[in-house]
Amino acid sequence: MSASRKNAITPSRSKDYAEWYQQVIKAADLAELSPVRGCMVIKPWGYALWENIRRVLDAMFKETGHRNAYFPLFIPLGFLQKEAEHVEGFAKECAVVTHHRLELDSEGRLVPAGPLEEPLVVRPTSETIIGAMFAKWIQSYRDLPLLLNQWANVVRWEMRTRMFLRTTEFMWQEGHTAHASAAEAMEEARRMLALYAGFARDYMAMPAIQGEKTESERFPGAVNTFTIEAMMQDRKALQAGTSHFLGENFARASEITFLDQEGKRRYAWTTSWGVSTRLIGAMIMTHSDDDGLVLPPRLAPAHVVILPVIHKDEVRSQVMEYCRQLAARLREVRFHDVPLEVELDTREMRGGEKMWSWVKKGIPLRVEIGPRDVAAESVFLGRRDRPARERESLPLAAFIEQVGAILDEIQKNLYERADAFRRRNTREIDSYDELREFFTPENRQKPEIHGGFALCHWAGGAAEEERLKNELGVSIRCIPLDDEEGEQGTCILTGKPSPRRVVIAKAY
RNA sequence: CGGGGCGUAGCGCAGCCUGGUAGCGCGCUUGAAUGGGGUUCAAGAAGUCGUGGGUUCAAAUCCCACCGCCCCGACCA
Repeated sequence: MSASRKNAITPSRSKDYAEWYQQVIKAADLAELSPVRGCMVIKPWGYALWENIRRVLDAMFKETGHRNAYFPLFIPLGFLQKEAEHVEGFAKECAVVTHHRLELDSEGRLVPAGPLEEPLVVRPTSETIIGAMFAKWIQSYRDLPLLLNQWANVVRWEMRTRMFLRTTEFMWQEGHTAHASAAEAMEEARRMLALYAGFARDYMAMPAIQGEKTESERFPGAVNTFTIEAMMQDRKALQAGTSHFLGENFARASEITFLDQEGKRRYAWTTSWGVSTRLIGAMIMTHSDDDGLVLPPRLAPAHVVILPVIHKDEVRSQVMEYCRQLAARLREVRFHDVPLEVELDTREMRGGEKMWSWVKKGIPLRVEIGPRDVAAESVFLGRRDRPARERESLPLAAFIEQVGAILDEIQKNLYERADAFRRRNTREIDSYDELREFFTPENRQKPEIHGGFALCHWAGGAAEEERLKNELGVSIRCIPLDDEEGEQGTCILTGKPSPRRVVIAKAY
């Protein structure tokens, strides 16, 4: 194989997708596994992504009337018990604090001491503790709606973890709201779902289907669970965000009541909704290629890297000065109201290695500056949405003028590429045989990338869903919201009439 | 929690079966060549061989116990 055809990431996506994913994270220096089981360390390049996600979403939440607050990490064990389904859903994955002190034993080892009267659970989610506070704060219909959000870390003791997609501890935001009517709460749940879908589309350049979960996939304790489902490049579905209409369930559990205009005591209607650091995993698996991470410009920690090309000491100061000026001028450019983030990479290392390190980090634009560019007042530009070796010379002034437009074009290209991929791998399927064929790899020992989203008529229940899972390893990802009118059809499993199609896929 | 595997330099591994001076690749440090690309050469630093016990003149190697991690199943943002 010639050097010019070498890719930066081994193995390739098609060779071993799961391993490719790990290698992309490593090569981009986003995160690494920590000494703590199932927990990762998010490194600066990865954390900056989260900070950008957070900055944008936080502004969107505030625009829709929400305020931030912070609730405790610890939840009294008894709180979790208040909502029956909630307990059942989370009990198996709770980290429990049972002691509040360490002592040295006779052999000099630290051992827990000072048992707690009531153990504390490290929050897997905060409905119960927030509900307890809502109960105090809400007395009158005038206190409603109460629209809060919390940025926090939570812990779920999962069996198997994967960086960003499922870690024992993860960061997220959880919105919690209380309303005077069911309709208003439902509207809130749907509004926040749409907000997530818009964020995925406009910032992550990731198409996502808005839909509702079936009963068996519902959040424990919710009346309705809504989801945005995105297709990864291995054609599996990833739940990228959720929004729940909780009905009166948590209000009853936590005694969140208010007096309405007629002076009648009523339970509040609550919602909760969240996205997590999983979004970073979603972004990686939506856009990255066999040369590593590809970042959508609107969330990239840096937009442009300037790579000085210096191979003679005589040109050093001249090239560096040109680079510094270029950096300064670029930093004055605003990209969607945010100043351009510009890196000037002055590390003493070989140019090729340096360039590839930025390709692997997914930075949208690379600008190489050598004596030739200085002389010609130009820049040598590489874009991450094009092959790494494909670069073009551009007059300096034109580049500065167009840089925002170029970034927008990259953003658009990434979205369109992802959307085309999703369409290409989405199929309407009307027989169980075809569904089986769709989800059966040719090589059973080492399955190749196959399947995708199957749109099928469905009128089954939990038992039929169980059958799908057992026989084909797939599940109903959601009942899409966007084609409410739908077309009448026949359920693929039961043969019963069905008012609309559902999305069936393998899932993370 | 059931089944399998692995712990040896920062990372990835060989050595163990058949006990006898601690090895390789990458990375790191230094020097040189190269210079619009992931390069090459040379020199160097770095290891209580997971922990504890046993067998032995001698243990990374054989035996026992423990600890940790990874993979495969049931659970999940």
